[in-house]
Amino acid sequence: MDYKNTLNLPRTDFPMKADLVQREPQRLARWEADRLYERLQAARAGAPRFLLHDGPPFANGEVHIGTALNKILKDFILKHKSLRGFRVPYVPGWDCHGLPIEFKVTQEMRQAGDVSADAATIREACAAYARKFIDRQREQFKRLGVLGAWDRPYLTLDKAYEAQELRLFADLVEQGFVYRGKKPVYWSIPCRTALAEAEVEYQDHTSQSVYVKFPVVGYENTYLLIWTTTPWTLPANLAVAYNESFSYSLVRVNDEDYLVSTLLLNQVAQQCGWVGYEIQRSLDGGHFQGIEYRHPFCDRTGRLFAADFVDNETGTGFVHIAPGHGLDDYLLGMRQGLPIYSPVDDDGCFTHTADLPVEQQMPAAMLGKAILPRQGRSEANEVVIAALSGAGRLLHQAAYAHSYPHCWRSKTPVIFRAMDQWFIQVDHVRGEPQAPSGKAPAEAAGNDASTFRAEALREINGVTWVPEWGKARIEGAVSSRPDWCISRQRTWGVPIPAFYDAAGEPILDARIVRAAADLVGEHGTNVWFEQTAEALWSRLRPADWTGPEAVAKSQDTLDVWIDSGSSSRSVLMQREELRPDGAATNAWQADVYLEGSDQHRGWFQSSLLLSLAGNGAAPFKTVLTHGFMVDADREKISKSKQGQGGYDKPQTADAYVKAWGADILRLWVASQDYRNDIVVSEERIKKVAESYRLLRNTLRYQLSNLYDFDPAKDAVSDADLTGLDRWILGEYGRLEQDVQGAYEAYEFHVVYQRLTQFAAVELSAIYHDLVKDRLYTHAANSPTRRSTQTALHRLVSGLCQLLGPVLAFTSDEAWELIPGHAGESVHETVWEPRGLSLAAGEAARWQALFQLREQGLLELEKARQTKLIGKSLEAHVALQAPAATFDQAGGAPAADVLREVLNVSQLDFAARNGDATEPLIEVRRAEGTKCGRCWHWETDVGAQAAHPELCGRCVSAVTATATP
RNA sequence: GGACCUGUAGCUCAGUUGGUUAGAGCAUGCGCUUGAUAAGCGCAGGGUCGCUGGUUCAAGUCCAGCCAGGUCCA
Repeated sequence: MDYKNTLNLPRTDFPMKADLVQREPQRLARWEADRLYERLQAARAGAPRFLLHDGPPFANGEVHIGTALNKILKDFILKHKSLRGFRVPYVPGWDCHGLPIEFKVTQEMRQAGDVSADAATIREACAAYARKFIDRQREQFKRLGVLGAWDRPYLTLDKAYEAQELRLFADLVEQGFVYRGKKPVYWSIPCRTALAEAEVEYQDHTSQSVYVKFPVVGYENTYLLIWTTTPWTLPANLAVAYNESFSYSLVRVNDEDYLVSTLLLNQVAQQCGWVGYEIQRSLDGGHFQGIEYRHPFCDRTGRLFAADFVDNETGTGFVHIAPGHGLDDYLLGMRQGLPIYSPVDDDGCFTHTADLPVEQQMPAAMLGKAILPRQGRSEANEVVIAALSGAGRLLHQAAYAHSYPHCWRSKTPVIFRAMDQWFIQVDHVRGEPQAPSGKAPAEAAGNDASTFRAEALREINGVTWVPEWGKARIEGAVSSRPDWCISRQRTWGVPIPAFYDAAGEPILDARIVRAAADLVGEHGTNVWFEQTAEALWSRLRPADWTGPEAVAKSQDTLDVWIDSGSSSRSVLMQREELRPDGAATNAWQADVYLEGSDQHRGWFQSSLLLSLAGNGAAPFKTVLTHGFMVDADREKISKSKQGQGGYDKPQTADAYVKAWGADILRLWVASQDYRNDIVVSEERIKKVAESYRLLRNTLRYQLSNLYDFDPAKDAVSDADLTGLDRWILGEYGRLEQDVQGAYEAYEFHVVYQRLTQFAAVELSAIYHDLVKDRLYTHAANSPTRRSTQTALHRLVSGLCQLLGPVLAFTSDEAWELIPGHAGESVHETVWEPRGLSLAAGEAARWQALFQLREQGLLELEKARQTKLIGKSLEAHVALQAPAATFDQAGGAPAADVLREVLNVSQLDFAARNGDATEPLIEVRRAEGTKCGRCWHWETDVGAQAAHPELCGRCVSAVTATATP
């Protein structure tokens, strides 16, 4: 007779094959149809709020795998906090303005033959372009399983957003943070625009380097030697810097005396091909104070100044200073009261300016010469070098290869050029009047505790930075940042609502900005571009205005970092659902910001500065950062490598989702310590997919043994659980503590390690393997089986919740198949502890039992290798333990537990005589016959005539379950 | 070029204030099972802890330099 159908064999609708790519979208559709996110928000209406504020990705292109990593990490936090009972609103955002979109759009328009589009038209096209990609990205983000207010995201192009951004800007204007100044900025000649630092990339470039002789006034035949890689900046030279701490030498070469840093002398001599020079004398930095020199080809003199930035690595120890063409130069120029002289026009050609008398400026022959190299030749460099050479001031010239900033769009070398821009003064002292236009802030304010910079540094201390070194990163960014150049000569952005009077003087007034904000709130920022200056001025001019009348409007837009950096004002303080529960000060702050570590200098900084200046506090309590995606060779994923066939697939989130499914991708994100680099490789994901199968099978095993279990009726109390069930629940209790701790610490890789190892070892290799016998062969309603089912029910429920934040789809799929959980999503549940805390004695007993098991398994393995047995049930184990172990394990009654735990048919357990410390284990073939039902070897098989193939235990089980 | 970060078995991670033969899971190999079966169990192999010096009775763990990679900045 076949007794197989008298067994309680597992059955479940939870398939072994996940088929994530096919089935995840179905679940997603259901979440959406059920309005899961909204339902969850409503259900937690009264719960304490946990707020993670989304950093807006740029609305351009497909979602990159790195962007997916960021969103998934955020979702881990959101889902976990929700599981802990918080109200967790999530409003995703997009950064919509900026050059990449404008560039793309104008390029497309040009290709379509449209070259005459006005600003408003271009902007409409940019907005449409951004919205198109927002829709694409939204679908891709949702597909990852990220739950949020996807139908009501925040967009930096929304007029409500822009209006709040301008109101924040008005606050800064009102407090005197904003000034118009002339300052060197990166300038792209082909694009005719100033560039943000982020828009500059360093590339190899060959410059013309020159050693130039500057005659020292009052010393015949004596020259300072300077070295520069940008000869075209020499017409703007107004000073020379030296380092006070260096030692200098006066060197005679061919009847001329040169001043050079002593440490660089050899290098210079070699470069300039000096043979047989003589050191006349040594000088220290102090000798140069007040010394003057003649400009090599302009009719003026300059002075020497000490400066720390002069280094002893390259050059001559003297640095040519052009305050209009370099940041260090600019700062030195400001300190010494030099003009910020930049004799270059918007096209990158030499010109005279009003800063110096014409006769002191460059020879007329130089005017109009272009700096931008064409076929490797820069007219401006050539004309300068020719002038130097003609005047006998050129000592040496050589090509010099180095890394040089380039415009990221035109890929041409950028120049540093002083021009009028709007700035936010970082060293501003609150309450002091607005810095007058055209004047830069007083220098050396950096050490003053009353400055905004100092305030920001203090605020940084009040924020939790994870990892800790993030704090040093942002401190470095804030303490070293120059004033924030916030104006851009671009079209696709939020306009700076400034005007100019008839004299060309700027008008920037908080009241006007606020009025503009109201106008923008109503019509969007296009209104600024559509209406004439006259119309705007009449509309925005304050009623009691006594200042000059405007004749022109500003054409500048705000730096896009102002856009995204304003989100604390435009989103956190505006959105109804983000509002905090209490009325505490700063209750609008987000609990967490989480972005890549490059954002210390980017969004974290811009958000901090703007929020602190405008709202009085940092917008975040905790800032988490993650590393970057690298490929299997631990090198960063690059687009050029993609182009050269370096990767099989495009590095988009979608490519990975389509190949593996979102849950594999999510598990892969969880598997690695995101604070370091994240390795993206086929191999890695395959390993993660293996782990996924392990976890899935773990859940499947548990579900499949609960098909006849009703927790309301069949659950067993803690005290009545069998020892083995109590043991696994004890282990599980430790697991849930560890996992919850790891979630709280945002250490998802610990969550992953702990859960996979628990599933592999405690469950699959031990517990699940051992309880099969009782689950399958004991009577369906027997206390042992119900006890184990109780444990399984607790385990599978707990595991689904612990896995929920990571395996968003799979845990939900399993959850609804758990008896008693139908109709709800795991994501709307609140986690509760389900483990047991075993008393010390009980825990120690199990430790002893498992120690004996380990040793027993070794002996069984030996027996298997000698072909004495095949499966363990063919064995009889005679086990003698040292007396102490014997007692610890529970004495003779432990034999039954040990038999089960070793999964053998028969086991004798006795104390070993003497003072031996090791157990004595003997394995032999089990006595009796194999029972046709439970496969145990028993001596009572056939004792019951009605069931000749069965052991006694199975006869009772069969009789008990004889009902159809 | 500068600042910061990272570098432990094929992969992902642990390695407490420096202290016995460096651990885990996965993967691999070899067995067992065939009542979780495109599953499950057992056993085994696998690491000069990036490299080189130094401090120490003792270093993956402390110090210095170097190499490789990353982020930011020039």
